[in-house]
Amino acid sequence: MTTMLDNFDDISKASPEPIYRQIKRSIQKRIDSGEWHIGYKLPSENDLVTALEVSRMTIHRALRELNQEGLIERVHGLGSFVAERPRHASLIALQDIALEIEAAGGSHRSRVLSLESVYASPAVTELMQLDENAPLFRLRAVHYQDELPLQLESRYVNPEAMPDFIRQDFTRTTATAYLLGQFKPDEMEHRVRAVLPDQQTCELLQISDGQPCLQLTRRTWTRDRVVTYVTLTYPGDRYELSARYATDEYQLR
Amino acid sequence: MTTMLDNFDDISKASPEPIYRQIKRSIQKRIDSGEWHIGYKLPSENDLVTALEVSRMTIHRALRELNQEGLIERVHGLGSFVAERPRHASLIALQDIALEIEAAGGSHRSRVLSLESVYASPAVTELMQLDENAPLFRLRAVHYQDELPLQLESRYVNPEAMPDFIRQDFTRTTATAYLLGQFKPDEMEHRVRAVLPDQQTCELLQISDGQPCLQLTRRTWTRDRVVTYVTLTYPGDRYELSARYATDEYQLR
DNA sequence: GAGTGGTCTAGACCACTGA
DNA sequence: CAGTGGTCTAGACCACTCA
Repeated sequence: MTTMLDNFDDISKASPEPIYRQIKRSIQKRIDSGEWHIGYKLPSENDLVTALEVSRMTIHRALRELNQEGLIERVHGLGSFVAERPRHASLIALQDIALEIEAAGGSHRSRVLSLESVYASPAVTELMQLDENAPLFRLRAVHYQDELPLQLESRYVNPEAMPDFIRQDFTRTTATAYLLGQFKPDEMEHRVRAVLPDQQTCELLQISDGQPCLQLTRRTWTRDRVVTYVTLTYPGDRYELSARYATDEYQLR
Repeated sequence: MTTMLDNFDDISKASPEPIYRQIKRSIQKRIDSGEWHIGYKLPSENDLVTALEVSRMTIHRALRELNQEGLIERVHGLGSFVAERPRHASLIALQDIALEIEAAGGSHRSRVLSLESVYASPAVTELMQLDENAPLFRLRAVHYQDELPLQLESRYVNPEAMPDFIRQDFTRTTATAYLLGQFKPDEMEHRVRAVLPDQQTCELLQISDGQPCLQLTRRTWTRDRVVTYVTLTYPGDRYELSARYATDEYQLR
């Protein structure tokens, strides 16, 4: 057992990051890497108290939050276990389409339609809380799952926040992956609608006539500034959003 | 100040309900009732410690969770304040369509199309994890906002869990409101799709030809049993799901 | 019964805000 | 500066699960 526990050497009481959060990251890393597989029984709170030399309240908070986030399941009197799968799915989480497709066993490919500098239209100005005619980067791309179009991405990016965005090769990485590596979102807004695609969208997504699309628009803020505003359009018959979660984590009002 | 604080008489250390949760409910009640309006500065943690005679960790946990749930905003060094509006909107929360419409300033009316006992079809049997041909209650209703149809509700209910469901008058209350009063959901699954409505749905929702619908299906569990399975269909041009939230509450994977 | 997590206490130190 | 929330400790009691 100690072989498992004595490699918690990445936790430092001197670090400015709270201990409970370091513990969370450390455990999450083990789960993500597969070192702790699904169903694996975590060390008990008391084991961790002695191994990490922190108080039980600190351990407890880390585990409680990991439980809320769906990474582990806890059973009173039994122990804590690595959860089947994260319970918060794409309805909530910001996720990279490439990872999503690959997690489902498919292969992902991006086709970049355009990547350019533009000036904000009045509508986009309003949505991104910018000045009139502010410069913007715009990316349009189609994402394929096994060579079948799954998502049309139309993205605006604030060049003041992300000056290097326009120099990236988005056939090699996705915009989501690039942006997540560059900044930490403070706040997000999601909107989901059902729409009829225009003719160009139909062609790009290879949609048969009259089929509806699921359209997700997202605005992402960092430090009170809209960094990116993206519209993701999915063929209605090939995609759905879903989420499953324990309800005690949420208010039911 | 004490006039505000000494009416926390609904909190009992003898109750089986954890104190921090009693405190949450008590504060939430004040916010819901408007007694503590938007922007109102809550008593400080130390004030609450002396008023309620509990430890600060307990107060802190209650306030921290209310903050996570978006009911209050906390500013380090300043205090806690009633939030503008709950940050988790309908993408996550289970909410009553009647309350949703009234919150938006509209008036709500339900038209019950049918409320009957049926036997589960193979598809529903599977989704509700029941035996073949198990008896079920089925409700079909249209919900109007200001006399314009906004939602078509098609709901199955497990009669073993909710035997009185079929005797309710769903023109006076909604099924969501009734069910939430009867049980506490343990787990929920949401799926959101874009669909083309069939002809009957078009007529019921007064949708013009070819317009898509947003369709949300939800399964709700209590004690490992599916209590209700509902399909909610919205006209695509009249409804969208949205949510806005601070991202540090979520994993971004 | 031994082991587990859920809650709670009464202190403590710190970083942050505003005056 | 006094007030605030963020974190942490070292104990404690309890309810739950499984043997």
